[in-house]
Amino acid sequence: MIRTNTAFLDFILVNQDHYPEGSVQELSIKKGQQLIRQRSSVNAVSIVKEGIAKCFLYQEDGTDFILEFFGPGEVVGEIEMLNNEMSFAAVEAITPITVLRISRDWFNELLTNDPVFNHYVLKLLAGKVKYKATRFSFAQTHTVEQTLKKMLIDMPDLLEVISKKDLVSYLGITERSLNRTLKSLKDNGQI
Amino acid sequence: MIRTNTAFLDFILVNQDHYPEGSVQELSIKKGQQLIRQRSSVNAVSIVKEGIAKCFLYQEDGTDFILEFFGPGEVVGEIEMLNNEMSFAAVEAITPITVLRISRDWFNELLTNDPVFNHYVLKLLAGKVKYKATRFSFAQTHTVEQTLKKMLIDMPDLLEVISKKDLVSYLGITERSLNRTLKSLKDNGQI
DNA sequence: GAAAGTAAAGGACATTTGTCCCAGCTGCAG
DNA sequence: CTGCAGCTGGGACAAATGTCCTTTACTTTC
Repeated sequence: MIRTNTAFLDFILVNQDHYPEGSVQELSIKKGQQLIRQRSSVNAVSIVKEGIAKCFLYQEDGTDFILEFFGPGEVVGEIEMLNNEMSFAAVEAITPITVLRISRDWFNELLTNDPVFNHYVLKLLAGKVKYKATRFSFAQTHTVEQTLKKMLIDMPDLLEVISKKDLVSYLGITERSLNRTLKSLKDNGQI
Repeated sequence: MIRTNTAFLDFILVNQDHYPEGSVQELSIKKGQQLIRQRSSVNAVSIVKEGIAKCFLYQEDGTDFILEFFGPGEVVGEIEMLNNEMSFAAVEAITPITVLRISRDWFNELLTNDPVFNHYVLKLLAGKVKYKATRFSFAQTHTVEQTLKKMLIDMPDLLEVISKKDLVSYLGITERSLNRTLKSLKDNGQI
């Protein structure tokens, strides 16, 4: 559930030496800082090098809905760049993170002239589509208890890594429901 | 909610004359026939030319979950092609449809050597990501009544175009819930 | 046109999730 | 130590949705 793409990260790390000065910058971002704000213009693509960020939508009612947790190798901003649009989601560090920031121009340059880079971007987008499809399909047709149980099997240290508030936003439920479900799983010895 | 991509369809229609013999085939598919089966290998990318298809996942419990309705210009099979994987979803005609079927080899050829084609594919993938993100975020944080009301505003003839069964699968609810919600909207004069 | 069979709609109750609020804990100021 | 602010978990009830089954309407057949 925390997504990674180490193959792509390695590819960039290996190749960035040949990229022009300033085309790729390494940035450190503190926990809680936003890498991309919702409805802002995006002029760079960033790759998470270390740490975890959340990608989420503000809802009109004040709650957030988390689309994905991005770990090492995951890419943010590419969708806005491709569509030449304002960001439709926000991205915020939930641990201290470092990112590799590729300038708009160099991203487009690589996309056009480096077939390997281009293919990585295609695959990464396909991966995002598939991830969302399977995740939401499961969530939509299962109870919170079933979903949470599955998540805990996939990632036993979930509750140490992700705050309850973020978990609630990821599941699209209330804190009350999360607490209730957690208690019920504990009472049944499933956790 | 029925997605289309006429720019891409036009692009293919205009250019296909220059493509090699057999690289693009036009096929007619009857209502109810499957264009792609779930967990099957995919060896062509298809573009809907006319009609509507549904893209859905079978769930273990026997219910379907519809990810998208594809209208003219929408593309199926590209994700599997890019990842070189079995299909993770099924695609089935819900009206009679015609599609342009691009062979695996020619799709890869165009992707590599036609920058305009390549860019269309990138944008189309980005569009699928964004569509899923906003749709599921809304669905997850609103009631069925709110979601349905929004859909009916966006598409007043929804119920004539999409069967109740499909609507139920799209919303991830039961028929009983859909009927109840529809009745409640009618009783309140909202429909 | 009546009887029988089938599909769609809806009533009654169960389960899941949300809302509201209170009790108990923690930390800090005085 | 005392008392209060703020956070966390949970109780009680409300709303939303699912399950099961009955009723209604619509076909088909004779």
